[in-house]
Amino acid sequence: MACLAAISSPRGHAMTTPTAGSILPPAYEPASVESRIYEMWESAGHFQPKGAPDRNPYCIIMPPPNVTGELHLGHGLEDAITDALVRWHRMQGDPTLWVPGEDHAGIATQNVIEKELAKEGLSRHELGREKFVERTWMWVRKYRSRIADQHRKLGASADWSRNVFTLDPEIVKAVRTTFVSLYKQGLIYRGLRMINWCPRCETALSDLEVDHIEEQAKLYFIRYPIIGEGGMPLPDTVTVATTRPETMVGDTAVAVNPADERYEEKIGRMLMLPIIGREIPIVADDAVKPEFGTGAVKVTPGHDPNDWEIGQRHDLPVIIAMDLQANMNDEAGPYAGMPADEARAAILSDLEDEGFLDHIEDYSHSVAHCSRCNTVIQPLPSEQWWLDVRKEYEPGHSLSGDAAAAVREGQISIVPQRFEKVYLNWMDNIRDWCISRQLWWGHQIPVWYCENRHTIVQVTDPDTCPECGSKALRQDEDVLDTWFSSGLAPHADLGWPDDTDALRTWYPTADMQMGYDIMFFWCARMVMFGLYNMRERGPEDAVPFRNVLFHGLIRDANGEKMTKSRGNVVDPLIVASQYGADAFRFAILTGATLGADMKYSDERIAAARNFANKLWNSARFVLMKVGPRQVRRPHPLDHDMYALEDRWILSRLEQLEIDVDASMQAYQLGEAARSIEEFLRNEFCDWYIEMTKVRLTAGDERPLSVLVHVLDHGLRLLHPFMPFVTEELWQAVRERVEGDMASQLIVAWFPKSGANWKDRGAEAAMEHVIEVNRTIRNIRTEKKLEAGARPAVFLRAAGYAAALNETLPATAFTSRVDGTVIAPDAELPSGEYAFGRVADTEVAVALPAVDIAVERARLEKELGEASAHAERLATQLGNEQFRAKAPAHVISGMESTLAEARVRAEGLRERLAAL
RNA sequence: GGGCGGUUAGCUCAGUUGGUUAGAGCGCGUCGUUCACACCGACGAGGUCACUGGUUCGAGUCCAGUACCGCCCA
Repeated sequence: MACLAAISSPRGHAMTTPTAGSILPPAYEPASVESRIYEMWESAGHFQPKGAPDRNPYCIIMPPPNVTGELHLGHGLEDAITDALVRWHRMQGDPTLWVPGEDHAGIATQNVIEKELAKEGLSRHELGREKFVERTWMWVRKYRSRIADQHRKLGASADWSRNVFTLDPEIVKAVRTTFVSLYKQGLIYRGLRMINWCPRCETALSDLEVDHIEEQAKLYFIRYPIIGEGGMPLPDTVTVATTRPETMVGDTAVAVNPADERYEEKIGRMLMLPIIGREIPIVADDAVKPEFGTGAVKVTPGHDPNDWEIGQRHDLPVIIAMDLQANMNDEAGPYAGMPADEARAAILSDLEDEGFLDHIEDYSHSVAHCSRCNTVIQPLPSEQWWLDVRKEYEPGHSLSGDAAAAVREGQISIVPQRFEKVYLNWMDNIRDWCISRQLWWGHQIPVWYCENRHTIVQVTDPDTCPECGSKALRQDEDVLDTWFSSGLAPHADLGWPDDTDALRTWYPTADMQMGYDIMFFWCARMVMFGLYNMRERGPEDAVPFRNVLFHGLIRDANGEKMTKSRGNVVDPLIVASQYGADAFRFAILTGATLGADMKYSDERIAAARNFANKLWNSARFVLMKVGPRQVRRPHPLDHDMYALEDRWILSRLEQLEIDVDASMQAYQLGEAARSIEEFLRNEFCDWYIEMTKVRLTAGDERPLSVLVHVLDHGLRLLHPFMPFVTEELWQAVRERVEGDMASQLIVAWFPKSGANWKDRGAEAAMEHVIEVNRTIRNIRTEKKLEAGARPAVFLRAAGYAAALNETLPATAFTSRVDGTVIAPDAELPSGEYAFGRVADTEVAVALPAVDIAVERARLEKELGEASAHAERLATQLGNEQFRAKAPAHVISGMESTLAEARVRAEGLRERLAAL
């Protein structure tokens, strides 16, 4: 440590960071590093695209978090995934752009502001639309920067100079241009249809914004009297079954299945609607299931989607008996003004009193709820704006057809692939999309009406009606579904409808990434809109992105979904401040595979923090040993000058680089991160560093260049996953390497194997050495040798004698023994020994005294294992079909393993005989 | 009703063209007078890879079926 303090920068550079290169604290302290490092990257402009012009541009659009609030774990996961990809590409020299953004989130934001207002005893209606919107903007201005800061804390290397808000003027222009174009082509229309109405949010919702929840309910059986010839009710009745008796005030028919013999003769007769006294017909309709209830159902076209359809087919009147807050209205007669559930109780009681209630059964069925506020959805007929996604706007081209084809034909790849089916199944069965919302916050629909009932649909606000010149114009009050604007992100964020440089450079974007739960909301819409708006580019290049990754959801430790109401939400920023952003990112990326849900646990984050600290300390060791020197990287031409363990670790490093590259190419981020950790921990720290200690003490300087080189590459490889700690350490490491080094790790090149160090011999020999050491340590423990004891060890070696000799000092040091390598037939000095065997090496550890029985039992157990293993291999190898069909490397591998297993078994047998 | 996923060590999870004795972290047990690290190290225990059948020289991996759990769509 003292020597470290004396280090000055050999090239006279000013240190970029104060701690690196001087004394590293004994533990990694993320809090003292992260903001400084982030600031360093950002002020150097490294988040803005650069890179070689001959490389493919890499662009990814951030799923814009709702401007309503805070980042949650899902955003944290997204940042971890995207940032890893972005940094990996940037380090490879690709021109790289990550476009961040925030979503105006219509309903969610409006709800938040309304709650704020409610605290002041105000409603939005009292405030008025203009003031309400202005107030929302104030709030948005505050929270947008907050969200960006949260991303920064997680290390997201997004280009903040291009931050996009979905209500920015450029996006408004894109939204309006899209709307007008779709309208002119007849894909957007206004129509009276059955919609999902949320009485709390007071707006229409698309089918996607509705959750169907299975509920225990009742099925009410109600008798409707048949009306006789003279118009008087008869004692004869038809019994209908319903889950919503309160809607009977809006009944305009009773329907039965035409094939249902029970009702054959009653079709066409009239019924008396109880309590209300209205006469309604019995109609026959195939949609009625004879097995439901009594086979006869009441038809309420104003309050049920199926009944609406039946009503259309039979030309039934539509009675709407509820207002927009789900209270009964004047159509409900005596029940007017009551909330639905109150009306239900009152109606049931009246039916009972008057003898119309037949009986009640338990019944479970699924009930539609608003996915945002969980209020029960009211189906209502309503005039709304619709997008016809199936209609052909050009021969052979529809929004949904093209969006399905892009995936089917491979212009867009879905990762993991299994989600393709989900996407296609939805796209192939898609229905018209209700795009209007009765909200104040959002993209107001670019449609105006003049006093002479002309409709004007255009991008810019009109002054006068082009048809009649009227200046009395009124804009449609509704706003568009929030997903209408976010669905344009990949091209709109890059400047569309203008022909911008950004659009030309970055579109189609390379990758897209989101939770699978918003596949339909967002991914599907981006594909439809991208292909439509960018269609002049042709099918290959109109796609919004080439690949789309779906990640899973993060649940709590019990597998429950995290929700505010459950109170089990984990704040990623708190996690990051407790364990470090790197630990959070690493844990969350290695915790599961892409597309799979993940259970959150603090233990995992702590484990990742421990790894960061391990890395920190390995670097601390290397820097301490290197001191103020600058070392030259190991050169492949000098391969033979290096020691066995040097050649081994360099060979292993190269294999790691090959593996990481393959994993990253396949979007196996977790696998890549895990393999780096495994290498650094189990090979670099546990064996290589330990083995260098003796050599360094003895004055052998060869390990220094290897240590620095492997650490340098390890930091580079790990940087996309743990950007902060790797950058902090690298700032110190870069000063110790001769030659050109980037100023910051974030823009240093990513290691790619040149296959210069591949050394199978060294790998095999080191594996053997490691096994010999394990055997020695095992014996130490089993024989309960004292920790401080340094027993004599004799290695009777054949094939690996040279390797064992070369590493003998390291073995002596790391396994704390006095070791000697001897010939296979050499005699041991007299004394007691415990024996072990690794392939053709016999390990003899000198003991104070040996219990022969215990030793025999141990050797017999080992012999049993070895001969069973050998037998398995021999059987396999003796199989002619195996020899004929298995690949050569598998056979030769097994043959050498068999030989080793046999030698081992033979040695153990000799040992036993000697006892 | 249609579809998808999961089931591997006590817990959480890896294991992608089928190939030599199935891995990690956490937890557990024993030990730790060693100069990077106790946010540590060494050693160890712990698995009929849900079940049944099939394909194959060879199956955690492919196919069919069963059970249980979860999700999506209707």
